[in-house]
Amino acid sequence: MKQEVEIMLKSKEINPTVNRMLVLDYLLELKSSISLTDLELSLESFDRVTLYRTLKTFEERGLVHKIEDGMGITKFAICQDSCEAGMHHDLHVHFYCHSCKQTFCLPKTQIPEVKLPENYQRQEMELIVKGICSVCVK
Amino acid sequence: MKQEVEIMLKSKEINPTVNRMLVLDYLLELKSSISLTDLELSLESFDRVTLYRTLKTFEERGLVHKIEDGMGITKFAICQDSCEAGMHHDLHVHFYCHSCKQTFCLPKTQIPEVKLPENYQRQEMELIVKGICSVCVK
DNA sequence: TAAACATTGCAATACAGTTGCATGCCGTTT
DNA sequence: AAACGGCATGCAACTGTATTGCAATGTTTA
Ligand SMILES: [Mn+2]
Ligand SMILES: [Mn+2]
Ligand SMILES: [Zn+2]
Ligand SMILES: [Zn+2]
Repeated sequence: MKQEVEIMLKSKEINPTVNRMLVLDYLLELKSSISLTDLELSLESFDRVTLYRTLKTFEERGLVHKIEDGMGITKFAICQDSCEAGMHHDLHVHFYCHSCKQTFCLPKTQIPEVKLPENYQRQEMELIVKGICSVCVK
Repeated sequence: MKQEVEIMLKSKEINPTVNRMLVLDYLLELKSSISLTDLELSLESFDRVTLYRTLKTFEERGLVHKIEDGMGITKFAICQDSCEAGMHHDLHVHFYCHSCKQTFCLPKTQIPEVKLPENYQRQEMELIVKGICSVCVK
């Protein structure tokens, strides 16, 4: 079990400390993304700043990606694709549920190409769809 | 000049105070959207809270729309379309410029339809494209 | 072992957003 | 005219999240 996360961290050139392994393990179990505050509530023994820096390191090394959930909250989720340090490739849609307030990665739903006005140079895109998720809809 | 903004406010059922007319006038001149903090810097004589409540009122009455700029900052821009109180219809793309940090409405660029996984119910969408704007690209 | 470096925790700060309350303004009622 | 009411405004205070500084601790290297 812990073997897996350790390998994962090393492959991203992240020093696999106990803390980092526990955080990564937690993120891997997670069905949706999570905010720093909620992570702090879930892993009570950790200091908030440690979690903050852990997530920051993970993001910089291409292990998790940051999600602006469209309601002003930043969330984090494990990268699905072949993201690298300093270069993320997650161009999938994110879904914010008004009912459970969770934000889901929809890795199979790509952001469609958009034709911009002249002289606008695209670098990244973020598409947030808001509504009711498949759990809450029932 | 002031005539126009007064009519505009009344048509949205907003009491046209001097403050509100000045704010609306400023927003109409603006080429892009603006954050509360930047608005405060531009209209120094106004209290921050007054501006906050003014923008909130404008948004509730369908005069401006809120934009999450994808970098954690909330911005505001005049509604282009036929927005109503409690019901906005701005489904256009927004563009964030990494160079000038401004966020532009692209009213002619609609958000394309997206097919969601089963049981996800869409209510709103937000598409942010990030890159270099047409002014900074030159 | 000693120096060098990395990780962590605690305190403090930065900053956007928001609320509470007192005051002032303006039109209406008595 | 005086009293009343509702709305608009300003100031202070508070919230919540993000971020930095620094000291303490742990780990690696020479
Ligand atoms: Mn994602
Ligand atoms: Mn817009
Ligand atoms: Zn839900
Ligand atoms: Zn620009």
